[in-house]
Amino acid sequence: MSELGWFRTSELALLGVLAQGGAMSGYDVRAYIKASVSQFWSESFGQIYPALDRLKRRGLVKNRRDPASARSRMVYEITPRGRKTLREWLAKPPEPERPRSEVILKTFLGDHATPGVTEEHLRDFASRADARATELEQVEVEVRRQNAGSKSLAYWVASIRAGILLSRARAAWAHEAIGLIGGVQPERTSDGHNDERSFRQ
Amino acid sequence: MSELGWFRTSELALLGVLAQGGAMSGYDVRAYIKASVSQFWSESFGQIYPALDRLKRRGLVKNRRDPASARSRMVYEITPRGRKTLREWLAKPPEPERPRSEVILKTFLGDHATPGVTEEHLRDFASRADARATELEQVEVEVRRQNAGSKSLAYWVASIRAGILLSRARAAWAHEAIGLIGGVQPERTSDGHNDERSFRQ
DNA sequence: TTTGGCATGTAATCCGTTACATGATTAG
DNA sequence: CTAATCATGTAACGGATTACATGCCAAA
Repeated sequence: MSELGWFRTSELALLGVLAQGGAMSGYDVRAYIKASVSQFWSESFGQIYPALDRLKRRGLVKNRRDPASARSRMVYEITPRGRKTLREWLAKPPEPERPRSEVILKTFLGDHATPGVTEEHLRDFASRADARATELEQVEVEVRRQNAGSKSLAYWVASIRAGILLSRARAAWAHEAIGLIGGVQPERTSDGHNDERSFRQ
Repeated sequence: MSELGWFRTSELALLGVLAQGGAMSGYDVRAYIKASVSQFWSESFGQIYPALDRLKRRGLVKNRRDPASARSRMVYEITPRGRKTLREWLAKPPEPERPRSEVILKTFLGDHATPGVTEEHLRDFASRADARATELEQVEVEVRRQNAGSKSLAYWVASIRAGILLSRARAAWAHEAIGLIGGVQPERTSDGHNDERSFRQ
């Protein structure tokens, strides 16, 4: 019945963007993603154009030349079948994420670094995270104001709040980490060797 | 001078693991990563064995058969040159991360989902995040206890704290999001169409 | 007129996981 | 004896970014 298995996550995400944003060109899709969901999702042209093509061949989107534009634009629109598939995908529990974090790994390995560099990374990380959170708080206000009454507003705000809370948590962690390692003056033996293997979770 | 550019992140991460854990086989490396840094880093055998080989050919690690084992194990150890390269890498500012989050994307698109499913995903997400945080808090206690006095302890604790604070933030966000969208009863027009394009960040 | 942005697409490359193939050792 | 685990490696595949190639339209 459900042919969800035939589609990659990128394709389903594009389907969602088209459902949300209406008829769009591949170029538009890119801009839309950058402007709205870039905090937690990204797609490049190398994904978008082939994906739109596959979605079209399976009947989940249809395309037509854009008559409103002087340029030669091909706009894509989601079909009823596309909406059904999107609904099926949205009903599936999201895959658990296992992102890599270079900054946490470097903190974990801080004992092997030149003294001070880890704190420096953490300060940068904290200030960027703080700035991001503040920026997103303004976005939240704007989105609330410009979309008052929209039935999607609560979902949009919820997704923005994710960025805010996670950014604040990153900043809070970085500050805490600076405090934790601040008392330690990393020392190395002559060749910097370290034989400890006792850390286990 | 610095030949950092020749190495992939995976290879440098393995170098860090070898610096931290001492002489290890590829199999050990895998187990070590799973046991210690799996919250924020992962490597598969398909990466590990070729990576160890490349590191060896560049002189950053050396290997020997393990005489202490009845099995035919090849153990790898970081060299002074390896430590130097590791130090250089640790001094470089971590690459900014841009992880994808399926759960946030599905929340953003919640208006196009069957009523109730998004809340359900968020409840699952929150309970898993809460469980994870609680588990990591116990890990923190254990690690503190078993490694009291170790000069690496503060760095290890800092990395565990990242998992705790981020998990707590994920749970807090999910609860907040449930509240935000709880008041909304998603309604669709006859074909579920939605023409709004006004969301911009 | 020339630069920048619109617009589409492909090729190369990188990075990573999964599956497979193989075999030895050890615990039950 | 036999199942689980230790141990090493490769091949296939998937997914994503970057760079490249091309060209048109609009504004300065």
